[in-house]
Amino acid sequence: MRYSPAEIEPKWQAVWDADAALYAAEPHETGKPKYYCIEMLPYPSGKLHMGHVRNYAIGDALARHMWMRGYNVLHPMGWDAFGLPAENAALKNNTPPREWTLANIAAMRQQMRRMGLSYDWATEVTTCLPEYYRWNQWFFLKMYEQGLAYRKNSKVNWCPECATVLANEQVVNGCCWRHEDTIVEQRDLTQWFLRITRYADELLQGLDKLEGWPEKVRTMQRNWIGRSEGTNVDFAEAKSGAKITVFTTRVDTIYGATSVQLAPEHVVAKAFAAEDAALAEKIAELLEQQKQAREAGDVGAIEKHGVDTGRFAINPYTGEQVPIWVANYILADYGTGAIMSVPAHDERDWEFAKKYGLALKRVIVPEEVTELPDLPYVEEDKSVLVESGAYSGLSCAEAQRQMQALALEKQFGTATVTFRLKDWGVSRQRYWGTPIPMVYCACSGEEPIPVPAEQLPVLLPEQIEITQQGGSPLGRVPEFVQTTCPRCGGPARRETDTMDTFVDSSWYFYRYTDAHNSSAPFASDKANYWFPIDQYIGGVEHAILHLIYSRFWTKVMRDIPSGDGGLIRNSEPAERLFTQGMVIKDGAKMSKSKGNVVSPDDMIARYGADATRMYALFAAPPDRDLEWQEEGVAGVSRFLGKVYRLTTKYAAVRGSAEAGAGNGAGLKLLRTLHQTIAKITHDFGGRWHFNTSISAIMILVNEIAAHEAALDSGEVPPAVVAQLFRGLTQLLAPFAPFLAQELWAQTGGEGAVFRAAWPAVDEALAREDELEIPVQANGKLVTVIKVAADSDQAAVQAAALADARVAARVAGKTVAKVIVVPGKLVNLVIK
RNA sequence: GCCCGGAUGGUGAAAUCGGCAGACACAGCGGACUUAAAAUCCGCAGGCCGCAAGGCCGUGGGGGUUCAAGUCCCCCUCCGGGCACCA
Repeated sequence: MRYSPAEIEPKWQAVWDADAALYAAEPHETGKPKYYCIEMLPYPSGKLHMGHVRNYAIGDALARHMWMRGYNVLHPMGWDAFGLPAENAALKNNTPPREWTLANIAAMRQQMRRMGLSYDWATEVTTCLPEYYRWNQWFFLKMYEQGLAYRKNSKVNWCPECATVLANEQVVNGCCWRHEDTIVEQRDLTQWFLRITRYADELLQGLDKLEGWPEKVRTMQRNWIGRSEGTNVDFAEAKSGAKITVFTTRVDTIYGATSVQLAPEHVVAKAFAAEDAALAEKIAELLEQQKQAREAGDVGAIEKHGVDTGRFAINPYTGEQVPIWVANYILADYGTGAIMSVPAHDERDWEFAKKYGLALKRVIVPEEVTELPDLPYVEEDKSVLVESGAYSGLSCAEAQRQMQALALEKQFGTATVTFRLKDWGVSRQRYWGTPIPMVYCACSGEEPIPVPAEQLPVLLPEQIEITQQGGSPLGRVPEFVQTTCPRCGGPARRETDTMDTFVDSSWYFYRYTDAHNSSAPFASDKANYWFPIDQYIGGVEHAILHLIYSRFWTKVMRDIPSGDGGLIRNSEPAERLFTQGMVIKDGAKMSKSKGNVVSPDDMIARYGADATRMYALFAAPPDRDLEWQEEGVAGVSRFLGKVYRLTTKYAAVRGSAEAGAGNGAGLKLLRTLHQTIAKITHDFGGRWHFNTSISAIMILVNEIAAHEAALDSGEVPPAVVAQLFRGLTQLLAPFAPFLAQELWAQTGGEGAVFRAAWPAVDEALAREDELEIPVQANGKLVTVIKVAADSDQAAVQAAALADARVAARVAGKTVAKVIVVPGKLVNLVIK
C-alpha cells in the first residue's frame, strides 16, 4: 500500500467533522490549565491563500501540541465579514453582500476543514451578523456615554476608489491601504471619532511590559503613538494681543527664537488674511502646496516656502518682538499649529532662515569645547545656555525645568505632552458595515441622540441598491433613515454612516469565549477565565491597525463598569504575539498582477493537506519570509510516504513494555527517539523553529530506515519497535495530523492521537554513552576522538594526546596549554 | 535623519550558552532496480590546489577581544521594514 493522502485525509476529516466535542474547549472547572491560542481571523474573500495556510499551520501545530500536553485549549475561528469587497462584488455581479459573504465563508470553512485545522466551530464568530454587530453598537453607546465616541468636523482622509473616509492608520504612504496607487484626498467632513488618545499614555507604557510581543511591533507602535514632551508657550501678537501658542520640545532655546511660524490654517493666520487680500492669496498658495505634498504622501519632500505677515509676536521670556511668518511646512494638526523658529539650533529652522535671510542667534554651546561648533547646533546633552538672561550657564535640561516653572507661574505657558496618535475616525460612507446607532432630530438641533440600548440592534437593511455615488448608500433607504426620535417621539433621521471594519476585529476574540450570548457581548467570568490570550498569531501588517485598536478596546472594556469591576480584568488582550513572515514566490509577494500565486487547493490536491502544511513549517523558521518551492512540497510528501511505508510495515508489532530496550540497534533507535522528543518539546516551549523540529523527525526516520534490516531480523525487541513507531506518530501529530491519526489507528492507538499524552522524555535513555570530541590545534580541527561520556577531563586529555594524528601534529613542538571543555572539545595550544 | 530586522553553499536553511560551519531538505551528479521510464533505494556533493594522502581559503567588508568568533566589541557596505520638515 502506497501513501495516499487523497484517501487518508478525507476519511479522517469525515470522522473529525462528526465529532463536535473533538476540538471543543472544556468547562472552566476542569483542573487543567487553560491555553487560549488564536490566529487572526480572515476576511472572507472566498479563498484561502498561502499566507493563511502558513498562519493556520503554525497555530494548529501549537494548539494540537498543547492538547497533548494536557491543557484546556480554546482554538476558535471566525470571519471579519464586513467590508468593501462585498459591496464591490455586489456592484459587479448584482449579488447581495450578505449572500456573497456567507457563501464565501462556507467555501473557506470547507477549505479549513480540508486542511484538517482544529477549530471549535461551536464558537465561530461572523462579524456581519446582527447577533455580533449589535454589540459593536452597544460598545459605541457605552463609549458615547463616557465621552469616548464623539462627532466633529475635521480634515479627513478620503479614498476616491473606496468612496469613503479612512482612518490615519489606513493611509500608507499617502495612498489607500487597499488601493496602493490611489492617492488619498483631504476632505472636510463631520465624522465620528473614538477617543483613542485618552489612552495614548497607557498604550505607550503598556508596550514596555509586553515582553511576549516582537520588539518590531512594539517599536512600530511606539513610533505611531509618537509621544513628545515639550512646552506650550503663549506669544502675543504685538498689535492685537492675540494669543499664539507655540509648541516646542526645546524651550531652553527660546532666547534664540527669531521668528514665529504659523500653519496656513492657523486661526491667527486666517485673521491676518481676512485683513489683507495679498497675504490671503499667498497663504492660500502655501496651503495648496501643503495639501499637494500631503496627498503625494511625502510631506517630508515639500519645498519650504513661507510669507512674512508683517506682524510681530512678543516673546514672553525676553519681551522681544519677532516677525510672524506663515509657512507651508507647519502642520495645523500637530502640536498647536505654530512654532517658534530657532535657526541656530534646529535643522529645519536653519534651512528656512537661510532661504529667507532671517536672523539667527546662538544660545546653546557645548559644555566643555572651547571652539564654537558649526550651526545649527542641535545637541542637547552636555550643552549649556548662553545669552539667555538669568538662564545662561544652566544645562539644557535644567533650563527647561526652570523655564517651564516660570511659564506656569506667570501663566503664559505649560509643560505639555503631544502625541502623533490621533483619534480614530470610524465613520464610513459605505453600506456593508455596522450602522452607527445614532439619531438626529430637530428637538436637539445638531446634537446626536443615542439609540436606547434596548432598541439595539439597529439592523442593516438588506435588499438595497448599492452605488458608489452620492455618499452613504444607507442615505437612500428611506425605511432606514426615517425613524422616531427616542427623545421627543417625533420624526427623526438615522445616522447613515457605518463603522470602520476595524471596530469588528477590535474585540472579536472576547466573543469567542461566549459566542452565543444574546444579553451581553460576553459574560465577564468567561472572558476572565480565558484572557489574556496566551498566544496570538498573525501577520505583521496589522502592527499599527488591528493590534493598536484592539489594545485600546481592551482598556475601554476594562473601564466599563460592570459588577464589582470592569467588563474584563485584563489590560492587554494578548500575552504573547507571534508575527509570521510572508509567503513569497520568485522573490516577491504573491499577487495576481505578478502571476506568481500558488493556490492551496492545487497543493492539497497534488500532495495532500499534511504535506502542504508541513512544508509551510519546514521551509523556513516561521518568523521569516518563506519562498514557496513546489519541489520542496514534493520532498515533504516523499518523506511522509517513507513514514507511511515504514510504520505500516511494523504496525502490527506489539510487545510488553517491560521487555527492555535490548541492545545495539534497538537501544540506538530508542535513544534517537528520546532525543527527538526532547528537541521538539523544547522547540514548542521556546523558539518555535518548527523547521528544525521537522528536520529532527526526518533524522529519526532516516535512522529507522537505516536499521530496517535489524527490524526485519527481529533483533530489535517488539516492545521497542512498537514504542518507536508510536512515538514517531505522536511527534508527527502537530505537523501532519491526518497521517499521524491514520498511523496511530493502525498501530493500535485509541481515539485521537492529539488527545493522547505527549510522550515524555526518558533522560537516561536519551543520553549518549560515548561522545565524539573534536581535537583542535590552535583552534583548527585535527581529528575527532571517541571517549566514554563519563570520562573526566584528565582522561579526555590523555585520549586526545594519545591519538596518532594529534601526536604527529605535536611532534617537535611544545604543547603550551591544553583546554578541555567537558563534553565539547579539546584545544591544544602549540608553539 | 531616527528606530527595528537581516546578509551563511547552486537553492531553502542549520549551528539554542563563544567550542567540529553547512545538520535537514531542494535542485544537481553517479550508481542499483527496469526492455525503458516513473517510483524507490544506495552513494557523491562549500571553493581552490592535488592522482591521492593531504593542504590552503571560506559565514557581506575592515579592525579587535579570545586557546577558540557565523556567534562578543568597534567601524563600514548592502537589503527589507517602520517613523519622519512632528517642531
